[in-house]
Amino acid sequence: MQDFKKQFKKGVIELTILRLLYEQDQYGYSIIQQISKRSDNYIEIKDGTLYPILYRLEDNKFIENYWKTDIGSRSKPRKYYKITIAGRLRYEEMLKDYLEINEGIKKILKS
Amino acid sequence: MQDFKKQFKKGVIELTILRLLYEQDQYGYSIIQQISKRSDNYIEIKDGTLYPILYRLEDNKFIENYWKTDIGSRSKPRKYYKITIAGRLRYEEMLKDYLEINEGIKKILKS
DNA sequence: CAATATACCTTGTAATACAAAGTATAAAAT
DNA sequence: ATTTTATACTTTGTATTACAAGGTATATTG
Repeated sequence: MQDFKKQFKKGVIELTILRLLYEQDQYGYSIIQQISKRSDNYIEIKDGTLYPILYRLEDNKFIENYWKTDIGSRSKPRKYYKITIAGRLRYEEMLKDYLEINEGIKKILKS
Repeated sequence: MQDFKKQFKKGVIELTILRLLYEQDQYGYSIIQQISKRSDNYIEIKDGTLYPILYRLEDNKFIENYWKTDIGSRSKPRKYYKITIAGRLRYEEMLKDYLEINEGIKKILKS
């Protein structure tokens, strides 16, 4: 209760994840940082929120993963995610619905 | 699954209800119609969704109800809802958070 | 070497829109 | 007149989702 943002985020986090992966492959932790950064800290998500979404998207074949050790100092590999064709379609569909709801709200809030 | 709109609506329905009651007292069924109409049918809500929200808002003292029989032909009274001072504050707070999330999403989706 | 950040994972919980049922009256259609 | 549809309100159960709160392990910084 009182945490409106938590409710307003429902659905949109998946949308933003797909969007970021649409642009380029990324590992989980990076997605969290990107969402903060690109939204000017208006949207923050927890790792306990992100990973289950990634697994769900993977189960539904919207994304797929591969381990990659980045060149440079660090030795530990990171789990990268890549969006699939189906994932791109999913993103387009979600975006359409999001924009519609958004448009509807805007109309109600102004007058 | 596949029903994105249902998720995107989370939280915003309460926001729109408070907004409509902010403008003027209304009975439940009227709110459903107003939301459809003012959003150009982009947002539709079910009666089974609306009423529980109204009861919740009432429990939290954000709105209050009174029965009123409208002048004219119909005899059956309708249950009108009125926003309270606390409800107005609630609306302002929710709106602020909604706009922030919205701004964040916008930033992520463009680039 | 201690503390913090990075990176990933899991279980349980609270919140919410809706489906699907119900009751009852008013208006419209046949 | 009678059937159908719309109005108006109510309730129970369900699916989804973000997060809290715990965990493991490595890398970096003070």
